[in-house]
Amino acid sequence: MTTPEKETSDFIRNIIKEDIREGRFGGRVHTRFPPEPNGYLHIGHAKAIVLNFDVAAEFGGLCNLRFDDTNPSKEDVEYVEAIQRDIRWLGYDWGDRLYFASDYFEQLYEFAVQLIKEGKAYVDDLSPEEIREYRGTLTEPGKESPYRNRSVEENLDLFERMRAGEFPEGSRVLRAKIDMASPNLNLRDPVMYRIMYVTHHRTGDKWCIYPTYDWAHGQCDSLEGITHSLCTLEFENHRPLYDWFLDQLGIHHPKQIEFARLQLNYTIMSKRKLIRLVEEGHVSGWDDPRMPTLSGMRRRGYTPEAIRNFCNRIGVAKSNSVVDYGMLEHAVREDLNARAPRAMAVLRPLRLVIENYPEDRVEEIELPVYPQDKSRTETRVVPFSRTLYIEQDDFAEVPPPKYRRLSPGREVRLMGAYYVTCTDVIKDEATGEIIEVRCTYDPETKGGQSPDGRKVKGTIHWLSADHAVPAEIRLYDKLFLKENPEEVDEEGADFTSNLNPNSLEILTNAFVEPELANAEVESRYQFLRHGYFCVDPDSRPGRPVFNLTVSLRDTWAKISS
RNA sequence: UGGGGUGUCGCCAAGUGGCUAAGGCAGCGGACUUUGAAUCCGCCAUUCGUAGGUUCGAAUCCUACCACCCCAGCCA
Repeated sequence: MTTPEKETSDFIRNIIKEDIREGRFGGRVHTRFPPEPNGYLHIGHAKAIVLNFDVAAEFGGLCNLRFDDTNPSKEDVEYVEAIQRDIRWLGYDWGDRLYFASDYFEQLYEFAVQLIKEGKAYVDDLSPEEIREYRGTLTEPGKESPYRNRSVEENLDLFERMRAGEFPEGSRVLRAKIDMASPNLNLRDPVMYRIMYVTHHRTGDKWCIYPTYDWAHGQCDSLEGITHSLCTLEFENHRPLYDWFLDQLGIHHPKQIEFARLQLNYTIMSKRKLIRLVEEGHVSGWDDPRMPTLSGMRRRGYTPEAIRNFCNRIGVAKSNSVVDYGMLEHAVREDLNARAPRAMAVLRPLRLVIENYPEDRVEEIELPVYPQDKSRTETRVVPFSRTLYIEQDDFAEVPPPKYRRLSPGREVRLMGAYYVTCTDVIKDEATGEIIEVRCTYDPETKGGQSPDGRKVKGTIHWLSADHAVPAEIRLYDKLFLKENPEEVDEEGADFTSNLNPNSLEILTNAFVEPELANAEVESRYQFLRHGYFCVDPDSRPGRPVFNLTVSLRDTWAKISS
C-alpha cells in the first residue's frame, strides 16, 4: 500500500484555509460531488471526486453525493447505480448523504413562484428559435421578449398550467427576468423551466416541467448547506447567474470555485464520445480495459490507491493543461510494485530442452513472492523439469550488441533454478523458424548461483512445459495514436480515425505458473520481467485470462532500438 | 470587434516584492541487482508569454501587446 501524498496545497485549499481563518460559514467545510446520471464515471471525474472528498476530510467536513438529474431524457438508473459503485470502489463514502436534484423539485418550484411573485421571472411563449434570435450575439445585445412584461397574476396562472400539463412540449418556458443587454449571455433572461413529457427515472410522470441545470444547481447546493461548490472552468461564466438567483431568493450562499478539468493525452474524456466508442463497437463496453472509465480501469487492474495518488499528484489549478499519460502509468507501477505478488508467465513460448537433465525428474523450486521487499519472506513453489518454456525474446540465434540473454554457446540463469548453456538450435525445416533450443545445465548451480563464483549476464524466467497452465493474456496499448485524438488528418474525419488498430493483442498460447490456474478475478500479479497483470472476469477454471495493466519500464527496449 | 479566464523547465505544478525559482513525471549519467524491474546517488529553468515601467530589489506591482481556453442549448 502506498502512502498518499501529504501536504497537498493548491489554490482551492488556500481559499478554504482563508475562509476558515476568517470564520466564513462558521468555519464549516461541506462539499459535494454532483454527477449527472447520463454516463459512466471516468478518470476526469475521479479528479473531482478525490478533490471534493479529500478537501472535506482534510478540513473536518463532509462531502455529499448528489445526482443532478434535471434532464430525464438523457438519464437512467443504470448510471446512478454504476456511479455509486465506482465511487465506493475508489474508496469514498458519502454516508447517508445521497441526494438527487429531483428530491428538490417541489422546493425549486416554490422558489420559482417566489421569483414570479417578485416580478423576477416570467412565462415566455417564444419558440426556441425565437429565443435564440432574441438573445443577440457575443457583440450585440439581445431584445426583450414581447411576453417579458406580463402581469404577476398571468405568469402565476400560466406557470401553474405549465405544470398541470396544459401546454405542448416546447411551447412555453419560464425565464428569469435579468438583463437582455448583459455582456454575459448567461444573464440574458435564462430559461428556468421547460416543458417535457418525459418519464423521469425517479419522479415518474409526476412532472412535465423540469428545471434547467442553471436554475437547479445553485439552489440544490444551497439547500444542502454546501459551503464550497467546486466545479469546472466552463461554469465560471455562470457564477454571476447563480449568485443572482441565490441573492434574489435570499438563501444560504455557497462559494463557487472553478478549476480546470483533467485532460490526458492519448485519451478522450467527453461522455458523448465515450458513448460512441461503446455504441459503435470500437470497444467491448464501458468497462473495456482500454476505456478511461473507472470501471474500465478497474478491469484493467488499476488500483483505487493509484488513481487517488495520481489525482493528488497532478494538482488542481485553473490553466487548461494536458497531463502526460506516463504520470498515470507511474502511479500504478508505484503502487503495484509495492504490493503485487510476483509470478512467472511465458507470453510467447519457446521450448527449451535440458539434454543432461533426467527425463522423469521434477524439482520444486522455491521462489520469493515479494523479492523487491526484503522484509517479506513469503515463498511459492514452481516445478522444474527437463523441458521448459522460455520467452521467444529471451533467445537470439545472432545476439544483438549488449544482449545478455540466451544465444548459442552462452550461459544464462534460469531464475531461481540453474545455469544453462545453449548447445543447439532446432528449426523447422520448411520455414526456418526456431522451434526449440537445446541446453545443458550445471547441477552445481542450483538456486541460481555457482560455487565457483562465476557470473552470468542474464537471468530469464521459465516454466516447466508439463506443469505450466495455459492462459489467455490480453495486451493493451493506447486506444489512440495521437496525443490529441481530436487532431484529425483528413477533412471530415473525426477522432475515431485516430483509433489505434493495435490497442488490443490477444495471446492465446501463453502459460503461467500452476498456482495461478484458479486465480481470483481482479487479483493482480507482476509477471516477472513483463509487467503487471490483472485477472479478468472472462477467466474459466484452469484457463485464466489476464489483462496487462501496465508493462514494466523497459530500458532494454531503448537500448535495442 | 462583447464578456469571463489562463500563460513558470519536454509534461503537470509550487511560488502572492527580498535566502542560490519547491516538488513530481519524463529524460540523462552512475552504483547496485537471481526481474535490462525496483532501489540508491548525481545532473536537468541566471529565468518565469512579450515589451516597457515602478522599486535598493519583481515570476510576484503598473502599462501595453501577444497566444490559448470558455460563453450565442428549452445540455450539464
